[in-house]
Amino acid sequence: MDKLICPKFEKAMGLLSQRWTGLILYQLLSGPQRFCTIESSVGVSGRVLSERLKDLENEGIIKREVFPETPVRIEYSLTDKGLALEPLMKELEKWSQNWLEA
Amino acid sequence: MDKLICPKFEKAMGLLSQRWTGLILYQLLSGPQRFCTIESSVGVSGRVLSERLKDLENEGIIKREVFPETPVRIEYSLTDKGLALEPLMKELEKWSQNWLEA
DNA sequence: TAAACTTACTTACATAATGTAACTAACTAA
DNA sequence: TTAGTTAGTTACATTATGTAAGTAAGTTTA
Repeated sequence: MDKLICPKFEKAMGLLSQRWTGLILYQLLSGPQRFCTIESSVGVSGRVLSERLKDLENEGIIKREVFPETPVRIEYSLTDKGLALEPLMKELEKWSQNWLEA
Repeated sequence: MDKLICPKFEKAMGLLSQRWTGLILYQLLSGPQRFCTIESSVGVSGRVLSERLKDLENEGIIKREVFPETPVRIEYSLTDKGLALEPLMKELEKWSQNWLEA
């Protein structure tokens, strides 16, 4: 009777169910951003943000680029795989506007 | 510089970011179901399932109905608010099919 | 020259969330 | 009377997260 749910779907939901991951990806939809920007706009601690960014990079959903300026600039951005989440995010925007109160 | 994200969107993402919540709702898209069915198909423990169902009921996303049969049957089903998540779930299905490996 | 500043982290520790397994309530069947 | 059912709850161990301080590499300031 177990496991009727598609493993790929389960994995996808598992990714988004990690606390902060969804908001981090949503934030990156508006363009490449650096660590401290994500940290303050999303409201996630550096400790967890660091963990999430590594996971997302390992999943191929975001990429990390180093610009050796002064001080060093490191930008995180969505890969094609990450950008492909946009329609889903738009649906969540719609749902939240239609069904949630402020 | 903080908090550029819409509070409604944040709340919606907060709901789906609770572990198991997304899968529970996805499972209920296929129709009303009882506690033990959700428990085994989703793979969540009774302890957490109980907690999630209460939260979702409080949010008006699911409803709980008691049928005084023998033994008692209790069914959980989506409200209109819950059903409205279907397009989002379809997008996640698509994404997972297109971008994830088994 | 040394103290202070910047970003991008990491570490240590406390608290909160989840997993596991046993237990309860209400009722029926054997 | 004993056992079985569903729908939970409880106690306790483990894991995840929050908080705050610390680190590394480099630059600017005093």
